[in-house]
Amino acid sequence: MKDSAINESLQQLIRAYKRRLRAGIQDHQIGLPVSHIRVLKGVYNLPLSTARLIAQQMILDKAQVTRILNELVHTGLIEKTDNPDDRRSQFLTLTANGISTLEKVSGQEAEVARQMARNLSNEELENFARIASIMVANMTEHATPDERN
Amino acid sequence: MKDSAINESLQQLIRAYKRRLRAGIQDHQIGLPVSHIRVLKGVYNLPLSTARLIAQQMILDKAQVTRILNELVHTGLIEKTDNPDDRRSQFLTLTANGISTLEKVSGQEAEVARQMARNLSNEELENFARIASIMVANMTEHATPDERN
DNA sequence: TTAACTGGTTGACAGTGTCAACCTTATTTA
DNA sequence: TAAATAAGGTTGACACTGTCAACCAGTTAA
Repeated sequence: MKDSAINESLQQLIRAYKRRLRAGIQDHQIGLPVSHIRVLKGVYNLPLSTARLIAQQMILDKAQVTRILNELVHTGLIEKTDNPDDRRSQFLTLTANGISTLEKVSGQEAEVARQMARNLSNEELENFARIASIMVANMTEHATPDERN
Repeated sequence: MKDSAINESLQQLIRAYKRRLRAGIQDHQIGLPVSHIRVLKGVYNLPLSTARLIAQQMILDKAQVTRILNELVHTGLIEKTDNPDDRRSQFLTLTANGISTLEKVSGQEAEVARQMARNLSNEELENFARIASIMVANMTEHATPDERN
């Protein structure tokens, strides 16, 4: 397979996907940018998460995470509680509001997934996800361990 | 396959890929942002291209294309020549400099592709590209035809 | 010849990614 | 234990990307 072809496919896919995702978010009146949603999911998935864990897990810049978290607190979707073991950091938890927002988000992402999956068998989708994760691993492998996260 | 899983895979892949691409561009001293490179490729691929065609082909906002093209002209990578049939638009062509830049870019993208393709068979890569293009089609299908391009 | 349309330009703004400097608290080590 | 170092988080700054709306000049249709 020609090297450039995979780049092309991927770039097209990226653009189409991002476009679709944003449109869906708008349709569903979820008033949050994608990155905020990602962080919200991070908080949900990591029990007793701290900003550092989120940043590390999602490979996001810690500066970005700080800002997003603060906005999420401000919007009332998450809460910070003291971490007794380390006064520099705080634990993050979803508020009821945050949970219900996340439910809306899941619904919308599922829609995107369904649309994206049309004409594709389950096997193909699994294959796709598997290959994608190998690619991610390939690209992450030699990345310099990012101190900023 | 769970709907959310495909979203997750994709989002991870997107971030890893973009990261890798940018790093490569820096390593190779190609002093251009990704979008400029994409447009440069567009000019190369579309003979007698105009800004409109580029925007349409790559599904880019025409405002964005205008700006990128002007910078590329300014940097001496492309040239505009009059379109005798329509004085509003101009034909775009690569300069020698533009061509050599594009060659560097191809080299770098090929590197990314090779790294990304490690541990994957040719068949898997083709499968991936095929599935990706189906997904793109699925998502593009019902997009409102964007008048801005 | 108006009226409507089209190619391109410009201004404005939200969102994303990244770096560096910094403050405070924790940990190491001399 | 006091000083040095490291870690979690915050802030400021800036480049890049995507999108919308208003606009100008040239083209096409009524």
